[in-house]
Amino acid sequence: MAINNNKISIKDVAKLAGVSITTVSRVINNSKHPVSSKTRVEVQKAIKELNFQPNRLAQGLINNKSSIIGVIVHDISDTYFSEMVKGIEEVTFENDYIINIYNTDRDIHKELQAVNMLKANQAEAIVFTGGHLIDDFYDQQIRGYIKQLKQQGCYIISVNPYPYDIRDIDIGNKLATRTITEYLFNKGHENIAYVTGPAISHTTWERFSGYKDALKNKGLIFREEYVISGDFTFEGGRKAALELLNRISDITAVVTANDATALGLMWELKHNGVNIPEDVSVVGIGNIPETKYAYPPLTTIALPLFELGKKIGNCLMSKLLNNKVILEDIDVKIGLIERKSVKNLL
Amino acid sequence: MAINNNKISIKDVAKLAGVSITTVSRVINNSKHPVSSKTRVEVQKAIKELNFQPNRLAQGLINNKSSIIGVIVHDISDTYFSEMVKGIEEVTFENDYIINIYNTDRDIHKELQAVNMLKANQAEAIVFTGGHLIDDFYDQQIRGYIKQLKQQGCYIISVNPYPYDIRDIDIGNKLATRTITEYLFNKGHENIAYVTGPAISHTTWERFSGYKDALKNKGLIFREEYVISGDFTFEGGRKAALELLNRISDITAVVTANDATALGLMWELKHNGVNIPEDVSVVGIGNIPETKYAYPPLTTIALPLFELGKKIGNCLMSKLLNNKVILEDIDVKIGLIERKSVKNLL
DNA sequence: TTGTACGCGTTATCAA
DNA sequence: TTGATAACGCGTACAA
Repeated sequence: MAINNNKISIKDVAKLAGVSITTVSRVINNSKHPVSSKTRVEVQKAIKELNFQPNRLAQGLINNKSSIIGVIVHDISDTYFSEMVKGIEEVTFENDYIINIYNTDRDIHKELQAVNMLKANQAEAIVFTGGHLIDDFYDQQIRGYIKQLKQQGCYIISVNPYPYDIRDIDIGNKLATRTITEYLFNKGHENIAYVTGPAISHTTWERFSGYKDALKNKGLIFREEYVISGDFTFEGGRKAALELLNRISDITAVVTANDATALGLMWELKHNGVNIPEDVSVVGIGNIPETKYAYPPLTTIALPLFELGKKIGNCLMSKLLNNKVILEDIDVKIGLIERKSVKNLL
Repeated sequence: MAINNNKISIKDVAKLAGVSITTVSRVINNSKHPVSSKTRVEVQKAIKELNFQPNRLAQGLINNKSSIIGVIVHDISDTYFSEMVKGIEEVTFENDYIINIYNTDRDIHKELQAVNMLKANQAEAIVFTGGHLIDDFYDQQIRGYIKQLKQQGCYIISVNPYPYDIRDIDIGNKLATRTITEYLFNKGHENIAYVTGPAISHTTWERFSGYKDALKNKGLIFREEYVISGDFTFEGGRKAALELLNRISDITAVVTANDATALGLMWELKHNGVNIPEDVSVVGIGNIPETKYAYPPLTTIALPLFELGKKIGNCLMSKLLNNKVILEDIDVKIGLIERKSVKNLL
């Protein structure tokens, strides 16, 4: 019979088993402190009968562990993020951690408030899956938070560039765009347009610079008029396509900042009568599942999102469980996925 | 100066402000208990200086509120779920609640364990976004959990059929498939195949029965050989397409259990030289974003996922914040989205 | 208007 | 081998 009429606590178990709460605590936690097998059995019986589970809030309070891992994503509907989240969840789940998701839409205030909540909730770790946001106010605020968070013992990991003193995983943004641009060179393309991401995202600029680097290395001049702005979304890709229509005569290929953009671009282009890759070649970054089944299937750079998520999870657990920081383990291998959206000009 | 060298507690604030922790607590919680404006200012100054935030674990322990809302999804990479999650998060975030996600892949053990963790973590509410799983063991276990959870004061909401004594939102599965099937009748189709979802999901059978009902009402006989099994995924749709190829001569249209299936089906069909809708018509359920840009754009039933998510969020907040159960508010309006994947036979 | 003391459910320290 | 008791950080009845 429960003392409290709704929640079963350690007291109820102790009472039922006829022992002290200390003893109950010992069997719960498999303590090294000896407990006679007879009492142990007695306690276990009581636990089973009452369906008792220790209140993790209380455990967290005394152990200074919340079991909360904050995961900040820019857009959970973008497979880029959901695949990563899936990977993280898969491993943290095994270790009884709580994944606390925040969907920020790259809004600096929401992102900031999310971090603030995570701080109040004593998050043991935070993962910034979407990279840094470029904004002075954000920058200043986030620095303060990170300092306080670290002081609290919170472990912070970021994917994509995050220019603070935290564990930052280089997902190879720059390399990705450079690689795919060079691939286009090898297929004989030289007049290559680029569709960017949103200006507020640091990732946007990293990827953009990879494209420019490739141009430079090849001795080609960078043309401002070949740059069209996007926002990492399918809709953004469509809009970019409309702008591209005017310049289609000069351009033979277009590199997009991410797959969603490429998909939207191709869709709108097609609906305007331009054929891919016959009239213009298109490539993306990410290799999200949809790219495989696009029309035509998209040539892109594979970013192993799900695996990355798992690696982040492992990295988190290693730190949180054993206080060991894994550094070498996270090495993101990007790869070129050659499909049907590029025409060979040679 | 902090007493504890890493975490700032209410004690630190009290000390700095030269008052008792009670007073600090009062200003934090905007208590009705009077506090002189002078001390209030003093305390606020100290709070600001120390960047103090109350530890929500401790608050939760004493208030018996964890601020945790568990959200169980079958596949976070399926837009069907991520859109809903986005909606839920948007409203719960405003009220300082924590969204705790579990991705179960419809695995009964994972689903069960997720519920178990949520129980230990004193979740204030749980949302089953993916509907009931059909399995005797699962069924028996989940009933026990639900009972205990309710005893703990946990509020439970389910989307799609959930045959337990909890708040269940009828998303109109049966109506959806019936409606779309009748739409096909109106376009002159009578030999209509059906691609199911995974057998373990209750949703699968609800949707299936809508198709059968439509047939019955129309006076058409149900043919077992027109049924192909799928699993709610793109890949499952592709496999179904392969099976469909043999029977394509008799069939003029196919209803699929969800959009992902329809998309996969169309893709594979196309790659096997069958044109949609010229050779066969295809329809889906869900109206996930991708359907709009498929080739051809998919005719489907709109399930307002994001809005549903927000409604669930509001429902949750109403109950958790004011202990009011909103019943009428959640009324999911499905709608036929007519696009290009159906041929008019009349 | 302010502060003391207790309790939330748990674990750790110490004594028995 | 077992059990009081303090402590984690906070809110609140009660006292002052």
